[in-house]
Amino acid sequence: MSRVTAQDVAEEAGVSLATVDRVLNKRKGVRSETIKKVATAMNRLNFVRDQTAANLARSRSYRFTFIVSAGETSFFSDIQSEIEAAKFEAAKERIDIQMLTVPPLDPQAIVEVIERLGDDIGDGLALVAVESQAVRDSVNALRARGVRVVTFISDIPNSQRQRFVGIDNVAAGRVAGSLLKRFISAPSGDVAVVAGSSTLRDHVERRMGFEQVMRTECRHLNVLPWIEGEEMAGVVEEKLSKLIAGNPNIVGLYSLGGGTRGVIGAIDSAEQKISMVTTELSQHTRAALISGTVDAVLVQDPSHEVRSAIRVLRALVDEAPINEKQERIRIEIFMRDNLP
Amino acid sequence: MSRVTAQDVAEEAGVSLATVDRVLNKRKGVRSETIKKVATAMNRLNFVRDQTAANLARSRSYRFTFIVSAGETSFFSDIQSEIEAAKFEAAKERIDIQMLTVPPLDPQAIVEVIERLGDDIGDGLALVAVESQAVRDSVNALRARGVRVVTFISDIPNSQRQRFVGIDNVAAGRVAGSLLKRFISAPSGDVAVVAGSSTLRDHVERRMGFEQVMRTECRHLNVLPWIEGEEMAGVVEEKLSKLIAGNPNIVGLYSLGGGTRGVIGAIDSAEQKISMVTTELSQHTRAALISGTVDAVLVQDPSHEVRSAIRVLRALVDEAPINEKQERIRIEIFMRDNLP
DNA sequence: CATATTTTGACGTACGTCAATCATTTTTGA
DNA sequence: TCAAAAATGATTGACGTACGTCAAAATATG
Repeated sequence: MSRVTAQDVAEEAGVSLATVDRVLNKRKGVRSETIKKVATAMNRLNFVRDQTAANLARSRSYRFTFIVSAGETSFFSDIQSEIEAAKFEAAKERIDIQMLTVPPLDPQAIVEVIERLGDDIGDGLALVAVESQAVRDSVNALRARGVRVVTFISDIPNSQRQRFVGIDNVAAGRVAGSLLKRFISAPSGDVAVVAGSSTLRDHVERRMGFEQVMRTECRHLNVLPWIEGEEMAGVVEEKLSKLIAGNPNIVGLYSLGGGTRGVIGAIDSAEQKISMVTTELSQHTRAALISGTVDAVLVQDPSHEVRSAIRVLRALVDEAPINEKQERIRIEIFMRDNLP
Repeated sequence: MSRVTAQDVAEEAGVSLATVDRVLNKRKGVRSETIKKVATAMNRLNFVRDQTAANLARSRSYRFTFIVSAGETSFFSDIQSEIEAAKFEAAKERIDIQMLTVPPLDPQAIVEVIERLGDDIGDGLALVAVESQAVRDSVNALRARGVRVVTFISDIPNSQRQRFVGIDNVAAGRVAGSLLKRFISAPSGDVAVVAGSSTLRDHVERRMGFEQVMRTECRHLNVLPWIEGEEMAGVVEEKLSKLIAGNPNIVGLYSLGGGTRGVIGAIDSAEQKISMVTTELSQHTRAALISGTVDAVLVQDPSHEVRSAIRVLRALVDEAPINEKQERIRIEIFMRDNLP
């Protein structure tokens, strides 16, 4: 029971190997009647084209670029080390990956990096996007040049990017909301929200989801205007400490990304009991989860996201189908009891 | 900037291609000094052996068997369709998969299937295990014959199986416990637990985790003896209805697997408000989540588990390293707000 | 120093598909 | 019906590694 080869199909269909190959690779010069003959033969024999052999013969190789924020956030340093790790795995399959970092929240820097790269960007780009017309234009220009583009972690929906690799951020916000709703036992009070920047769509969307829940299901809670920390723990801690000091009514807090270390610092030195949901699993959030400062952490798996981005880019180049189930990035909820 | 081949390494090291090949495949007959020379040459040139070409040359193919329960549970029918789906993907990489189903909770049936298969079981087996000495012996016998074995969904730790592919069930139980703790607003009351069978280790472990939390953190709640439904919705519904009718104190329920449909039926017709955490995402739990009957559902992704089992078996055959991050099966928590 | 043993080289074939070339057959249209 | 065009066959050489054989060289052993 050895494998069925293209040669077997040719014999079964009563045509030559060359013709089967033409059909297989959708090259022209084959009558539709013959195509049909070959197709039925393939079905009859249950032929599955050998990807490994095909790739080898094509000697196709891929070159992908990752552009990620170089923030002080532990999340992005995780992302970076995951990309580094994925490099080795990818190399075995002829995928060459380069990673470039840009200052966080700086659309201009992204545009410049893309321009500087020129054709060196390769076949595809995975980009941690920042909401900005310049970036959008840049992405569209790349697409026009035939480069495949996926946004990564943070999306730019109204651009030509072919796919977004990341979690459903609105859903993440909603989950945070309904968890916090359960965690807060006080009959009423204020809820603080800490975010990185309003130019990061993932943050905006989480905020959106969070507010949806708060507005519809938590009339007893009052959501305060968000604190923008620009991804810097120091800034966050300062602003938040001030807010808490001036507001004894705060009973809950949602830290939706960036500077969580600062959030924890501020909360730890606060008087009142504040229920808390945060993002990113770092040593700080982990410790805070165990100590009880933080009640739940909503996480996206950087390792999965990096692998997914690579697989998706590759599928786009090959014009192959994407396995939706495999590429669905999950919102993971960590509580004290299921820390990995 | 073309790829570095083994030939290039040979030239760089000043040896022949044959020698490089011997080093590459760890064949004997090479002085350690020469091995070192080749190794440094590989580093210098940054040589990565081409997996596709290697697999092709080896023309290695794999044959794996899945043995899964044929229960009426929607979870296992999901598993089965995922295995079917994975078949096609796997075939492209020369992996031939066969799936066999056995009646649920029947260790003898598993043993018989394994014996009947004989060598036809192939290179590896993924088995939804049932706690039983006979099954354990059977697994050990397979291992002795050189068959790779992973347990799947439900483990048998004290056997020779090489790995368990599934979630951390104790953690899942703990998460269920701490969620339920938050969901129950009553100052005290009873908590019911519904499970499939005490011969399923995953169920036992979840129960264990759940009780850990209940005992240590919820002194105000009293956990009732579990209801064993043998994976049948009808049985569950009947037993549970009776329990609820006779006990108006029930404020919470953890359905940890098997017959969730029956659980929902019983709860829907109950008088009191019962907070509820269940397992498996089926149309029933989904609807119950939306309607508010169920507060949270803890899920394992069958699609991921099937792919993972295949990758792990393959890595075991190849004696290749396993990517732990990729193979970590997550406990997913679904609430009304993040239903996929 | 001769012989045995180990190490290395040289070479060829295989894996299944891709892709190109050139020859030949079939189809099409005027 | 004949030439032009289209379709198909036949063949061949990649692609990069695996793996076997045989011979030659280097090294060890007595």
